[in-house]
Amino acid sequence: MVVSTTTVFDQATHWPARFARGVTIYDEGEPSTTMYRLQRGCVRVQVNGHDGDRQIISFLFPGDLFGFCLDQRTASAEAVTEVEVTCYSIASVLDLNGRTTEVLVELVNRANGAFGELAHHVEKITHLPAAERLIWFFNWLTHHDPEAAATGIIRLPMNHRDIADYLSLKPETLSRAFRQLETRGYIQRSGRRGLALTRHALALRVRSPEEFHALEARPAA
Amino acid sequence: MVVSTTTVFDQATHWPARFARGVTIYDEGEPSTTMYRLQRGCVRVQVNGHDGDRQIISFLFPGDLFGFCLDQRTASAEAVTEVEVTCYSIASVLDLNGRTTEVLVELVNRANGAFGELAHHVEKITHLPAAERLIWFFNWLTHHDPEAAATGIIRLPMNHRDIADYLSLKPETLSRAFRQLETRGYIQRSGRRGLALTRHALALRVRSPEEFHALEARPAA
DNA sequence: CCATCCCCATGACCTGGATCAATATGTCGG
DNA sequence: CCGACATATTGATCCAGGTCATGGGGATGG
Repeated sequence: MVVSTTTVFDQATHWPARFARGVTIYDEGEPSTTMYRLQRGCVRVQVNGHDGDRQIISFLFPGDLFGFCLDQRTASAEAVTEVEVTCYSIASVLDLNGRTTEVLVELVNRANGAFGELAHHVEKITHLPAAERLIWFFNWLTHHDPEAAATGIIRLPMNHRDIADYLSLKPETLSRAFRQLETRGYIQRSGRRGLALTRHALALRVRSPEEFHALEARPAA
Repeated sequence: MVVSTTTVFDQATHWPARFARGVTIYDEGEPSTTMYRLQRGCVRVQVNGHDGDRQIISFLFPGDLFGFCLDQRTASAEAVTEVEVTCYSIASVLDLNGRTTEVLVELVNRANGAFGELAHHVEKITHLPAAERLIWFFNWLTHHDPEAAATGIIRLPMNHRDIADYLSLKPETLSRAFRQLETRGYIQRSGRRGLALTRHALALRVRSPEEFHALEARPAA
């Protein structure tokens, strides 16, 4: 997914804001009066179960627009890192003289895009084993981070618990999946938050799971 | 979710159509030129994995609007039963003299609504055990079917394989979950497609999983 | 700069759901 | 109405991932 360069929204009333690490930006069920563009940092969108359980729906990166419900929040958003955003008044976005249609079409497309991405996310986490979910996550991350795409080096902005809740795994299982990929030579880790995809893993990107399994059968040196 | 009574769309170019059981209405990736309102029957929206795997995202019932992407299909839609729909030209929907804003706001809301519902669907299927997923499905169905809501009797339009793919279970596991709920007195079955929620199960609707587990500990007679 | 606390790693074990296999039971076309 | 095929049920066994427990290491904030 490519970072948007659209500026239509900037014709609406807008102002900057910051959120500290871990802070809730909005909660499910709240009335929706503001939408956001992420300028710096990382945000998670999530659904909280009755018990403490949490499903992370999506991570957002600089350039991403979020919170564009018109009535009521359907999920929560929290700052993964310290975050800088631009806030847009939804009321004023819906009243952009002459360009309202353009803005609304953009919102329909973004909402449908988010739906489609989530649909595929579900398909993955319900059908892939732990290690493959993780590889899929790395590839997804790479598509959102130009630097990672260029260098193959990923700096994870979130902790393992967040990744686990995104992939619907427990932290222990995630940890073992990391180790597995490292042992097999798909990734190299540096510290807790840094990793590089090896050419091995890069090759996997465009491959089918059948081929992935074949590769598993003959692990790298 | 309540059946919509909005008629704004009917001012756009529209025509009726039918699809036989099992037929694909549209496929992921296709250009999006038409949207639909379901008049009769049941439709499934799904994502197909590379291998034969399938994740059903949502079932649609009479009154539901679907296929309102503006550019490209992000998922597939198939007829679960024989189906009657009204088709609307998307181009003409986007060109309703004077009411375009109204229509677009409606589409944004529906797209966000679908996103929110899917987000909660994911949270359920990743956190609940098989039997509770099934109860949750019954309750969801009930909310979409006024007759079921009134009588507590559900006529399932889809087969077990579809339900399994919706709840992310294998048919064998689903079958055991059915049996479990029947044995415990939460449901009574009549034939393969008919079932009634007992007062036991009705009570569960508004309950927390903690209470559900407590009830499991002392099963009904 | 240091102490504390969260976060991550790893081992041992358990379990819910998947898988494999064998029947039943509907359902639909003829 | 009947035969054949698809769809459900049920049992036996397996295994990926969850759970529980413990120890080590880095980030963080005072």
